Amino acid sequence: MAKNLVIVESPAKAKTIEKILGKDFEVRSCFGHIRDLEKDDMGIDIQNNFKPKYTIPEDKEKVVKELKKLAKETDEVWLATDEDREGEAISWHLCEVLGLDPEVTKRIVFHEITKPAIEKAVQQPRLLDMNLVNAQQARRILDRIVGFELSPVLWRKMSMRNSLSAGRVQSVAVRLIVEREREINTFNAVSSFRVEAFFTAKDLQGKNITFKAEGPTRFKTAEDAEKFLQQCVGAAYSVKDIQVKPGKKSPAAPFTTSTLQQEASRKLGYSVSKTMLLAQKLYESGKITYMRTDSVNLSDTALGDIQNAIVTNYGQKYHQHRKFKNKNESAQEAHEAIRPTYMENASVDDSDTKKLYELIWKRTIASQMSDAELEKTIAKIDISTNHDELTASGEVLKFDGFLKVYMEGKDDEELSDEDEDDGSLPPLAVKQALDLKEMKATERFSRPAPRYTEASLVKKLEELGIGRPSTYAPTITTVQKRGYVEKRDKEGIKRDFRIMTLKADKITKVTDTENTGAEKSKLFPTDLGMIVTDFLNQYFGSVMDYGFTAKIEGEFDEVAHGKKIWNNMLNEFYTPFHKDVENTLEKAERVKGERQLGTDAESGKPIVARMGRYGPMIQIGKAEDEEKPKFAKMKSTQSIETITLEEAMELFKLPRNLGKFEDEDVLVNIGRFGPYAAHDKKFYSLKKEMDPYTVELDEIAPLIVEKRAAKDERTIKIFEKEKIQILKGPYGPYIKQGLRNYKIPKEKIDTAADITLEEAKAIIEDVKANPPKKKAPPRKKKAE
DNA sequence: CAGTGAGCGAGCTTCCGCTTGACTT
Repeated sequence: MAKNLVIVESPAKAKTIEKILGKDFEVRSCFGHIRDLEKDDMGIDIQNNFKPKYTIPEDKEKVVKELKKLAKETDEVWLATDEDREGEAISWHLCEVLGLDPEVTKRIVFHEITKPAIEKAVQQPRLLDMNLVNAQQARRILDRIVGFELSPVLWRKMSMRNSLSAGRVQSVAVRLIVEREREINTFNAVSSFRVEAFFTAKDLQGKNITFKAEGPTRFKTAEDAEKFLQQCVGAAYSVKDIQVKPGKKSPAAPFTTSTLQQEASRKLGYSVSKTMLLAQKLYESGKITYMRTDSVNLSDTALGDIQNAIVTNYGQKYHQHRKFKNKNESAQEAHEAIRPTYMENASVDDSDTKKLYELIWKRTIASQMSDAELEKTIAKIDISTNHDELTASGEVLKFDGFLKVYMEGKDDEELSDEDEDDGSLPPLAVKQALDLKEMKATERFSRPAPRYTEASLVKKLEELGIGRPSTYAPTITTVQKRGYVEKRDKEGIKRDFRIMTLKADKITKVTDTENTGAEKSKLFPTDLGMIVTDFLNQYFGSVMDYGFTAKIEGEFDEVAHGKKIWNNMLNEFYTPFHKDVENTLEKAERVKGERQLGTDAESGKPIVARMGRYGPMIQIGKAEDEEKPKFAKMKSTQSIETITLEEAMELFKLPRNLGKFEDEDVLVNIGRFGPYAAHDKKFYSLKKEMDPYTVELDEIAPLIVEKRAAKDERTIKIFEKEKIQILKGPYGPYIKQGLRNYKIPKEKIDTAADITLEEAKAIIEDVKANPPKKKAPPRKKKAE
């Protein structure tokens, strides 16, 4: 046994460090936090000054046991968890659990995993910083209180289903999406006319080329735009003035978790969870540095490495040393920026991770490369018939610099229709006469802010200081899993726009159509998300405030710096918060999310859109009416807030009876799992392209035949009377009786077709007597 | 996997942040 035990958080890190430290040191990982608050009674003794009650989660018992054993056997334990609030707390929990004295136990930190950095760290151990630990405890306890007091309020006050949740991070994430959706719904597009003139002039080779010049202003009406074109009839054009300005572009900082997620989304179309999964693979195989970081810092060794790679690949003049600063210098910088471990590897062999790795490599290289140098030319063009002038601008790249390797992508949010690339202009001289090919006034509409993508939501959350690199991806998953938010596409709608063209002194007018409002893989709030957000906003405005996290982070910092006592800080938060909880439980009405749509023309009964137990629906008539109300489930793309009376009435065309197939009626409807056809007491899901409102009988019949065939295909054997089936599943053959499945013992898997009734019964009895061990998380205490 | 939508009440759910490994009914 080695004399020293070093504990770090990540096992991949442990391996590398052990090699560096040599045989006197054994390096182990604790896999993140090893203790958490108990679930019962929130795990907090609020009366007793918020005293936390910690427990070791089941899936950490093994690690803790192992570390305890090793700690006993070694002379000295070194705590080398990350240098941030959470890392400090992990070290403290290790002290508590391993029986180490925090007054003497050595605490070390390193910012890069290199021999000199680690050896230096070992020479400069410090002690635990209890202020920092207390700041973490305050953070943990506050989050538990918010989550475990707000969620039950929702269970009581929402008339929809259960397992709703609320929390400091997730509820604000949903709020962002809800508010963006409403902005879009209430947005009024305003049109204006943009004038573009196309001229020809000779280039250096004497060839005629066409370039574009912008009109003096955007015209608010078609009349104004036409008047302008009218004034240009018979005009002569000449260059009035030329300005040449140098410009430059600089590369973006190397990747953090959030910028990596954004770029992988923009350039590779990856979801944030896919990006993180692939990054994890690259990290574990030693290809990149740690992937959960908010630091843009690069270590000195990395900087040398990058410089080498740039000089070798592109030459000295492409290198420029840069130091990037983090925006919020509150410094939870436990790690470096995300970069390749070895810059000499410009790619990896693995096909899954190849694209992501190359993106990281390019971004890292570019971040230490020279600026791109531009030359921007602006030419003003005189119109002989009026006082206005046109502007032509062109941009020429003089030196490509970092653009040789990498250009950061843009979100829709940052794009505008003026954003088209400036091309190059032909050489022009002042007073030079120009030939007008044509001039166009095109109608353009203002656009609302675009819906969030997963990645642009992460960007926004990061700007607000909400969430951490390790939680961005899980948060996005949670709000979708809870049914507050959906990721989907939206079809655009056709819109007419007008174009007026001046050509050969004649004006012509045409109307064209464009597609507008189409979205791909965007986040939409559900009705549930909107209703829950409105409720939380109404009763818990302070927690839902976009500045809430920033405010309490400031207080956590004060605790960390010893300027505030953590219990007092929590008490200041809790007293008014808990009052709001009690007040809401007592006074708030149960929320139904009802919206009146009008009255039914036939019966005169009221029509409402509202949340039912199973989701949004339309109801005609009231529950207390003599005749039962009629119900129709809304489509997943519709929303209570925006559905029209016409759209609502359309829904009552289901269920449709399509007629008889094999003497039985075929009914089409939409159920819990989407559109289906029912026939002879069996159900058949409609194919994606089938519309339940228009689908015909002859499209359904093959569906029925197909499903029967698939079932025969899966069946190996049936014992009719006992209701025992031997079936083929994705993991091989298994036995099914009633609704339960039973695993076939290994030795019989290959001869599953030969299993007799007696053998099958024996297997079932055996499995029932020795139920397979359940894995730790789904520990349901359901009585069988 | 399924066709529901009243009201009651049992029994259940839930947070954020740190880390990976499960291994199929």
